[in-house]
Amino acid sequence: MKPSFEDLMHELVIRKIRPSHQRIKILEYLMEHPCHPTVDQIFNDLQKEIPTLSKSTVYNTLTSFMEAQLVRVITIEENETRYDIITHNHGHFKCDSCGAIYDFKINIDDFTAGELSGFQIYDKNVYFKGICPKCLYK
Amino acid sequence: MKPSFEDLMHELVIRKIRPSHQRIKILEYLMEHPCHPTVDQIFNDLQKEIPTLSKSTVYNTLTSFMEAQLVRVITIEENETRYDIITHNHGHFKCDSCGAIYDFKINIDDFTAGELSGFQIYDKNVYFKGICPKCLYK
DNA sequence: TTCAAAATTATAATCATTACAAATATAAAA
DNA sequence: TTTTATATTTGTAATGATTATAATTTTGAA
Ligand SMILES: [Mn+2]
Ligand SMILES: [Mn+2]
Ligand SMILES: [Zn+2]
Ligand SMILES: [Zn+2]
Repeated sequence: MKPSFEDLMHELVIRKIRPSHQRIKILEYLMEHPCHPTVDQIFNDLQKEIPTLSKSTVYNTLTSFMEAQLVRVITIEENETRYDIITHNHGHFKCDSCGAIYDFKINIDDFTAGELSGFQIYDKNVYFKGICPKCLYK
Repeated sequence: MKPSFEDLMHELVIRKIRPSHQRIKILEYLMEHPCHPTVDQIFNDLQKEIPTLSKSTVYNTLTSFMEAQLVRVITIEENETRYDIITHNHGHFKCDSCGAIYDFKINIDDFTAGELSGFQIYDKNVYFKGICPKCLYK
């Protein structure tokens, strides 16, 4: 469901990010589009609402959101960076045919390899590639 | 141990890749450097042996190796593509401090999420990020 | 209202990758 | 061996995503 303006404000304020108009709109966009959009998708869609929006602002905002751990970067494909508002651990499946990225639940914490006992781990990622059902049965 | 010239030739021939001088040298480099080198590392190091080598050839060769499933691409960081001659499934740990990428064993096949029952999966990737022991205790 | 700091914008710079055409090497045919 | 067609390599230009920079605008406190 659509997050309220106050929810968005609060989310930024508690992370010490000044809630400018652009930042609120970008956060709102990410929450309404948990489908892992690219910078271009965010920019093109929001430009309809904010005609003066600059792509620099989208980049700047996403960087500050990342530093505040408000979004995660997904780099499955080289030269196709995507952003995910869902920050808790989950896996991704990318369809090579339609390009869609699906979420799936996965217990990544069970995977703590013994070989990495001396390592400090603060980020775990899992992604699969293949063909999604929509593309398979079409 | 160093693969023989015949081993390298054979590896290419069985995959229907014509064993040119450059291709053999690039394959040899990948086998002797399983540390996930970048295009630049491969190019700079091999240029000492082959002064006429072109970066285009490195790109072309890596692409044909990928299509023949002789190497795997590793895209942990955006704008830092790395290549792995070890193609069987294993996990990667990238140290944010020194940049090194470590291999670790992981049973990725155990992770077949039920949500993905209708999906055709042909590639599974796991990578962690953090700080390696060398950097931690220094 | 004034003013300094922060954010946004437009533009240029950077850099990895890809595209392309010319030069070279390879291997089969004559 | 020489000829010839094809594949590969090379150098250079084009592309495209991201970053850097400086000017403009917005914000919020004094
Ligand atoms: Mn996701
Ligand atoms: Mn590896
Ligand atoms: Zn699909
Ligand atoms: Zn390290």
